[in-house]
Amino acid sequence: MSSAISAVERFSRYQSDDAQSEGSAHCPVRDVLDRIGDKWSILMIMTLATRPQRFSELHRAVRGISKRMLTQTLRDLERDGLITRHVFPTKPPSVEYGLSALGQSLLEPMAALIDWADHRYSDIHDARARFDSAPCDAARHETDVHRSAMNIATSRKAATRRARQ
Amino acid sequence: MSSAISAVERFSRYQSDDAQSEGSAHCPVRDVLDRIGDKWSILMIMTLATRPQRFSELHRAVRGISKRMLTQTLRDLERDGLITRHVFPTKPPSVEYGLSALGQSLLEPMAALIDWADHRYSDIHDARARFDSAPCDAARHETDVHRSAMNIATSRKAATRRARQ
DNA sequence: ACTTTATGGTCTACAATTTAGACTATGTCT
DNA sequence: AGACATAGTCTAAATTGTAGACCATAAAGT
Repeated sequence: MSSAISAVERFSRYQSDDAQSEGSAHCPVRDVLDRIGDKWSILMIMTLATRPQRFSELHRAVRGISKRMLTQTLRDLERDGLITRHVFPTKPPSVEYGLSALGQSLLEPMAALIDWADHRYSDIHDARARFDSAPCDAARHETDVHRSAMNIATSRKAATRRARQ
Repeated sequence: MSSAISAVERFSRYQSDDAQSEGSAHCPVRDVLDRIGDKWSILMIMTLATRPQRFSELHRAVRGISKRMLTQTLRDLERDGLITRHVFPTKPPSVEYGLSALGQSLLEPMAALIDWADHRYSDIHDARARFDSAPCDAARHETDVHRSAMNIATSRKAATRRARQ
């Protein structure tokens, strides 16, 4: 736990540095997080972790991704040195993607996250159900200011769409 | 390292289960990852890790987020039981957000990721520079099929915009 | 011989998400 | 009175992402 605290402190130091300089001096942590926190990157890395795969294989494996995003995600990960790209001069040329050493090294911390997701999933699931079936804004609105429908609605839209597929 | 391997295996099992059932039976891991992997959630949790904060404080702390996204992210995290929301009936009512126990528990695995980002940042940075100044598609194109500008361009657009702020 | 299939992408049109910023209501400070 | 702060919400505009047609080539199926 002490390590968690120190990481938080380190992060918060970066954050405030960032806030002061206003410029492009940015938190390496945020920089990296922005990259791997973009919906497809983690999925991609985890998928490539089992074995190197080709473009079309990946397209089939990571369901829901468009070719465009697949291309872009792969390109970005390659740029950051997390994955490698190998072109085989077969007749319809085939391209194999795989994790680089750097990419491999990301697996360890990623595993911690996966474990957490796996262990705590039921808690999250329960919390979600509780929230959704709540007597609603009872607690939310002591002060009844202008109430309205709000089309944010806990982005259940997105959740639904995700489930629909 | 063995733990990393087992996590990868667990993930890949979920993935293939998912591929078969076609339906909405989804990988808890992906479900959770989709939530915390959405650009603002991790930032939010890390920011709240230092201390509970109010809406406007968060808006100032997490630079670049719009109020709309702030509201939505907070709502989603609350729904998932990761953060708590407390309304104080002061006259312009103030609302304080903080990490729940579940949210706290996420700090540990998150710290592993932060550490990784911190240690490997220079590697990534170097890889990026190398890639950007590369003799380009030398290795990329043995087979010179239809070449074109491609407006994906490693999404340097986004990178630039991010830096510009 | 002709059609289908597969390869790795790219491109376009459209759909979804996200941002910027105006606006709300009420109370304190100047 | 006017400015500022509180927590959001709403709208319009910009950005991002998806679906799917398309490219050239070759092998396999019929």
